[in-house]
Amino acid sequence: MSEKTTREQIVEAADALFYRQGYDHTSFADIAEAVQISRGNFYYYFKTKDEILDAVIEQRLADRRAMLARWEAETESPAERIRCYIKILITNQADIKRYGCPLGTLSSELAKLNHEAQGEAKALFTLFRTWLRRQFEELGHGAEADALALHVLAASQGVATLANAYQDDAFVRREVEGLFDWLDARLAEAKNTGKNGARPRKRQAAP
Amino acid sequence: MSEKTTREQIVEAADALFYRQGYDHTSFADIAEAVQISRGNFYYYFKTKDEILDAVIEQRLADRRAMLARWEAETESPAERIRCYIKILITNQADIKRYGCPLGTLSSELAKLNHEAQGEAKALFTLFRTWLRRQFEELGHGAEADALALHVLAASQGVATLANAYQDDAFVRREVEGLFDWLDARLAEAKNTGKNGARPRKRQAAP
DNA sequence: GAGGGTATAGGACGAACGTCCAAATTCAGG
DNA sequence: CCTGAATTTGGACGTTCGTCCTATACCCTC
Repeated sequence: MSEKTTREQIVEAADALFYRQGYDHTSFADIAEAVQISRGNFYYYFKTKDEILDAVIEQRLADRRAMLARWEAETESPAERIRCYIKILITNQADIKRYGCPLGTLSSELAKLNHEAQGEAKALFTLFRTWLRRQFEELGHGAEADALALHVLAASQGVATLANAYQDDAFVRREVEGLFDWLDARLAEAKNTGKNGARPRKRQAAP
Repeated sequence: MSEKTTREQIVEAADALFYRQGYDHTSFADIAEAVQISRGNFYYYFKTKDEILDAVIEQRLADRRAMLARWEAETESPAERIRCYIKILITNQADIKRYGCPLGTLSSELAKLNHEAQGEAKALFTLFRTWLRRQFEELGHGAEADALALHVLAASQGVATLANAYQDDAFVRREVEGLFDWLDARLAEAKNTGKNGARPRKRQAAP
C-alpha cells in the first residue's frame, strides 16, 4: 500500500463526500475529519473550495479516462465496449442506488448552484459522449453516431435517477437488458454486418 | 387575479426557488425577499424549513394531480395520454434546460442530504408511475404495465438530465420522437389493436 | 546542530444560516 | 372607540460556514 500525498488524500476524500453528500452540503470540516488533518491546512493546498471541486473533477476525468482505456485493452469489438458502459449500471448498482450517478448528480447540482464549474462537469459527460460516438462510428453509424451516443447517455442517466429513488434492482436489470436489446437492433442495422460482435444472448421482449 | 394567502405565497415562492436553486441552497432570506415579508414571519406559518419542504411537495403533488386530471378530460385514448406525458419534455423545455426536472432533481438532492422527506419526493414519481401504469394496462399490457411505466419515467429523466447539461434542443426533440416511436411499437404489440389511437405520424428511424 | 523551505495546527474573522421571541401592527366584532 | 385575537416585524441567539493568518513542528541539507 503506497503512501498518498496529503493533497491526494484531500481530493480523494472530497470526491467521495461530494458524491455522497453533494458539493454544497460538504464542508471543509467534513473533509478535514475524513483525512484527519486540521481545517487550516486546506489553505496550503487549495485557496478556495472551488479549487477543490476543480481538482475533484480533474480526478474523476482521469479515473474515467483510465477506465475507458482499460475497456479498449480488454475488449475486441465496439459493441462489446458499449456494453461495458451499459454494464456500469450493474457493477456500481449499490452506489447508484444510494447516491445516484456521480456525473449526473454533480452536473445537476452545479446547474442549480449556477456554479462556474458547470463546464468542467459537462466535460465529464462529453468524455463518454465522444468515446461512445467513436464506438458507434466504428460500427458504421457515421451520421447518427453522436445521437446514438447521447441516447445511451440519457438512458443510463434515467436509470440511475430512478434506481436512486426506488432502490429497485429488478428495474435496473430490466432496463439494462432493454438497452442491450436496443444495441443489438442497432448492430443489425449497421452496414458492415458480421464483424460487429453481436452478443450470444437470449433475446427477450422489450423494454 | 385573486388574493393569495401569505402562506400560499410562501409555498409558491419556495416551490420556484427550490426548483431553481435547490432546497438546501435556498435560504429563508431568499424566500422572504421573493414574497416581500420579514424573515421572522415564517415561524408563524412554518416552524421549520422541513415543514416548508413538505408543503412544497404537497403543492407539487396537487399540481401534478390536476394536470393528470386535465389530460384525462382532454384526451380520448391511453396512448394519447402517454404522449401528453412525453410531450412535457417539449412544453417545459426552457425550464428543463435551465434547472432540470423538478421531480428528479429534488429526489436526487434529498437523497444526498439523506433528508426525511425522500419518501414524499418519491411519491411524486409514484404519482406518474401509477398513472402511466394504468394507461398501459388499458392498452392491454397487463403484466408489464408497471415496467413500461418505469421505462417511460426513466427515459424522461435521462433526457431532462442531459438537456440540462447540454442545453441541446435538437437532442430533446430527437429523443421525444424516439419515445413516440417506442410507444407506437408497444401499441402494435398490444392485443386489442385498432382502438388504441396510434398517432397519424410519419415514422422515422430510431433512436 | 544550525538553517530554511515544507508542511501542519489552531484559531480569528465576518457573513450567513435556521430558529426563536417579544414587541408592534393590523383587523374584526361588540 | 375598545378590546382581544390574528398577523407581521425586526432583531437576538447560537452555530456553522469559507477564508485567512500566524505560530509551530517537521525534515532535509550543509
